[in-house]
Amino acid sequence: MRSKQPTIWDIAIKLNVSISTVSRALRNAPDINPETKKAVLDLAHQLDYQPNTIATSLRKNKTDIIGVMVPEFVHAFFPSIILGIQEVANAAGYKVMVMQSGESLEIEKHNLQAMVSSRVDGLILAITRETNDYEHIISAQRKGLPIVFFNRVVDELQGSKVMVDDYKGAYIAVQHLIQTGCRRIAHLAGPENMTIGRNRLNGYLDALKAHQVPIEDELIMHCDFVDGRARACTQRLLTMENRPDALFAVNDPTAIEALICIRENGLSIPDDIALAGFSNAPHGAFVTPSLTSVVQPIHEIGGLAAQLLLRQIKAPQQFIPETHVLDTTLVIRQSTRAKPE
Amino acid sequence: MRSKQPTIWDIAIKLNVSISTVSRALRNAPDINPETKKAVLDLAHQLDYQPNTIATSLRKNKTDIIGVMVPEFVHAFFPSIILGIQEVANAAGYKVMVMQSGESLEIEKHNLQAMVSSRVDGLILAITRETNDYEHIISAQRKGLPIVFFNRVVDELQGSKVMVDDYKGAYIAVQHLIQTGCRRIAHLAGPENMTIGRNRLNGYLDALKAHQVPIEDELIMHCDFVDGRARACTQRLLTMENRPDALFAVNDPTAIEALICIRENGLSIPDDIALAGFSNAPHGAFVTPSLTSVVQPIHEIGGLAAQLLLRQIKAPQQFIPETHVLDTTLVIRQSTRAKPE
DNA sequence: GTGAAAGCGCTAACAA
DNA sequence: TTGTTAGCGCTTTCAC
Repeated sequence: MRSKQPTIWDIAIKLNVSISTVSRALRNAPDINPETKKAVLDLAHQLDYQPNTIATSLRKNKTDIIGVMVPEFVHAFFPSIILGIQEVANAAGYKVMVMQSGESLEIEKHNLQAMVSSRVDGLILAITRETNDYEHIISAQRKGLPIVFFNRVVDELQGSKVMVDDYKGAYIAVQHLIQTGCRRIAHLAGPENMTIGRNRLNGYLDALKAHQVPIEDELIMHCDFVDGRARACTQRLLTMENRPDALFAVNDPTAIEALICIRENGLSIPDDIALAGFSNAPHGAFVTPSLTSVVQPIHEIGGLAAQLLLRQIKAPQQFIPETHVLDTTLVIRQSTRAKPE
Repeated sequence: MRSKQPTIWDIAIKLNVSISTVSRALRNAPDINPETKKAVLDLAHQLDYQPNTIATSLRKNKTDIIGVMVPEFVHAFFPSIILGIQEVANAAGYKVMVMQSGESLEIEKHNLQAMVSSRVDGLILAITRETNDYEHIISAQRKGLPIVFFNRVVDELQGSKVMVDDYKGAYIAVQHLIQTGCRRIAHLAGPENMTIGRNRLNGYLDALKAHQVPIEDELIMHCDFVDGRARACTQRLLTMENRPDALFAVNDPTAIEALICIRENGLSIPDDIALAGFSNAPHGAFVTPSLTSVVQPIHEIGGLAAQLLLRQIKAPQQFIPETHVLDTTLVIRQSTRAKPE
């Protein structure tokens, strides 16, 4: 903002005191005459004085801002997490600066630079699906930027991580499909370089193995969180000569794409094809048929990530990376068949 | 970020030049020896130097950040708009700082203070449903903060505004309901202190009048964007002795609440009750039955708001507030009846 | 083409 | 209890 706003200097002049006195009054330091203080605060109020946090940040070498970067926030998943982050951060006196990478590595790099340049005190990050080179992230960490990773987590990076039990979630979802009579279960999978994609795939595979359902490679389709790809993959699955009788999708947006495709093909869910997702969103309850999905504690993820980050910011020297794995549960709705008695 | 990062000083020392030379090289000023410049840039790269934008902002009295505050971003509407804002802002070299007020006036005030203190260069704002006192906003404007309002717009505030043709949208939606045979059309309305609520209500009323459909006050329910209220209102409408045969909802989240309530009551849409919304979101296409809704150019809203703001930031003295009203159209889906031939 | 120096608004020794 | 002063990292005159 370009215009001239009142500074402590203006207050000092009018009150015939020094700027340090004003500064003390404003930050209610202990060693100040109550009357002086009152005069300062009154005048500050009257002038509608707002401290220039730019100056404070420069001086104190901290901004009290934590950055958050997510791939997108059009779906409800990341916004819900950000909500959790904001609650914890604001309560601790921090502001939150949100950016989205749009699933683009280039934008991620650019935004990260901006965050570093803005000297955010810490960052909570879910990387893009494209991110396979981590130099920009490691470089920021080398500069001393504390980073907590969540959701999209990767072994190559060090730091605190918040994730959910993807393996178990996938396992119970697929097990449920098997127990309700499905035998050819396809998987609309996520990126294999990410833990999230690998673990969900492994849960899927192990559930099949444990129940002696044969694994068929052509039933595993990598959609990788790319918009539209799930639809194409589903279409391909539906036109196979021996089409699958169930789909397990790596997340809910993927599942909803599949759902639409199945409907368009005039097939019925769950009778022709059962469908289960992995809950990124509350919207699964509203589609028809409503979506059976693995539920994760969305709000908690954000809050926990913020807590870990704040701890690291406040005591960087005694920081030890922590990985938290939150529990997942299955919510059974209409898109999967009823269990036989 | 607390740790010590390289500064122009470090570069200057190593190269045995002055900091002004380094500064010039870094901003590629014209009057500098190409060799000096190259040396500086090389070293900067090697040290992984990132300029401290805090210092630059303080010095230049501008941050190149524009703030965005919205009531919430769990529904897709505001995130989509933010996307449009970011595109335009980033292309112009601005960063975007997003905050949400959570529909709370208190948080709105607090966040606005934070934005002012952070000296954002401008603000794009959709006020909360609670905001009926505008002093905090006017005060920020008095300080010279350019603000563009959108979606939730109010007569009492001056400044550029981006809105859609709410009146027309409501009118054509209700007209469609009438033309498809509905006669008792209820309205799940928005807050009356906002243009958005008033205009949609007026469109509803005028469409009824124009088609000689009697207006019944008890069919107008004020849900005011409060979560859960649409559900309660719908329940009340459904249990009226002479229940309505159509609902026009002020926005899609409201419509979806109504849809769920109607389904729970075992009534069929659109046969028992037709339903139309006002599109805040693309999700209307996925619910069953899919939602007839007034569509607004979401992406354009954000882009336009950003353009207006940037123009005002860059030439504040010759700024004249502009109000833009974007067009709306009706998308007919399954939640309303077919037109008679 | 380069350097010296002032200053953006604030905090925090240190002195008085 | 208050004032003086240095300085956070950078840009920008003004000299040279």
